[in-house]
Amino acid sequence: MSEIAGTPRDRRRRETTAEILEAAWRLSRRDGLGSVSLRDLGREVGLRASSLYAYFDSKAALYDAMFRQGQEQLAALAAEWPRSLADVDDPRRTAKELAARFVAFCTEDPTRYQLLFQRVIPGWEPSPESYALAVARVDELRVTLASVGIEGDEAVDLWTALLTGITDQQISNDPGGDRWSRLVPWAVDLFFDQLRSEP
Amino acid sequence: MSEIAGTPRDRRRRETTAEILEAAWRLSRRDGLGSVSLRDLGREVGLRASSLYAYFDSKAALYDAMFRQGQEQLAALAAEWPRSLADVDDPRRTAKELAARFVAFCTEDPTRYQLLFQRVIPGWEPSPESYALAVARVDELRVTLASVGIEGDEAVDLWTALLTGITDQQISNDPGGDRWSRLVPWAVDLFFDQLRSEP
DNA sequence: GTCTATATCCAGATAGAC
DNA sequence: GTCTATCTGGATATAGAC
Repeated sequence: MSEIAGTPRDRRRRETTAEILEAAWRLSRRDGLGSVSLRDLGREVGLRASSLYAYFDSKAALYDAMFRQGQEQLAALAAEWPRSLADVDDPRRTAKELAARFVAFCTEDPTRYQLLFQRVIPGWEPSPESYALAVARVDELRVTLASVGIEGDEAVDLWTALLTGITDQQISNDPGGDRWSRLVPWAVDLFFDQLRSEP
Repeated sequence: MSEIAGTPRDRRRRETTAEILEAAWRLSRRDGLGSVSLRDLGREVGLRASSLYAYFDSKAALYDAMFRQGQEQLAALAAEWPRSLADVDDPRRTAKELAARFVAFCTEDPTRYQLLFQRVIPGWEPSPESYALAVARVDELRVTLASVGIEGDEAVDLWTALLTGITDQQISNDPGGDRWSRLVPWAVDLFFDQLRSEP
């Protein structure tokens, strides 16, 4: 729990674990999530594949740690946002910013997006504890949308569908571009005009 | 080109090819697209893996044939639809039906959806000729939307994002259910109300 | 904790006999 | 067209020495 504590040995261990995770992300971005081998991963950090088992029980455990890390990055981003839009100057404008940042978070690292939001690794899915982090994000979103009068599970679901749909198209059909991501403000307008009565 | 022509030998060859493709779909649905091995695939049709090379040049060619088949299935579905909504009784209602059928097409076979609309197989993408089939679908959609006054590439892009987003959430977070797919009529309303001036 | 060595199993692809 | 045999290379994981 404490982030600075521990013996020097603990410290070293955490450092190596972090290095392995970084390398795993690097290789995943280069070759695809499913194509990372423990041999390559070991080589990347100066270890033999078998030595990685001192840090992760299995490859599935490695994926789970990556998933958790990605969720924590999203949580860190979300922590910077206002939870309620009721008391901001321009709720609609702020909503557009939040939406744009979420889509940017997803498209700036398609590999991370795939791990967090799609099931592309055969036979793997996040552990219940890790998946709970994702559920917490949706709960936050519900509160935020409700603060501007957009209520109900269905509205939340449509919102997520809209943003992940834009992300998905962007990644699959115009990687690196903005053909879909630039539609975000428009999509938010559409959503607000329809679901909210405002001045 | 001719579908019935050919010597008996040709006929047999086409039959076997079709059997292999069927088996490939079956195994993909069972184990995931990326997990199909030529060994298993051969066993499924009573052949050795090496014999499959008499029908497909490589595994990538097999994926390409599957992709083409999926696109043709979608094209066959689209061929039943009215190209223009200008002269149907209730354009909005018809649009809802088309959208619902598209989402149903995608969710009823998530594996096919992944192959057609996502890039989940490391190192593989459809050949240009096969991808052209997908582009043709979008062109059709452009015409259809234009027929009800919804014009512009951006509207087409947002439409596809909306429907694939709904599909994606449905597949990833509520497989077999309808938590997202039931939102289709609502999404179409949202779209029409905003982008179209109608009586 | 890291190594070597190994177990076990799998992949895609090709050569050449029949 | 199909087979056997094989190539070449890969995977995850474990045992046991140091």
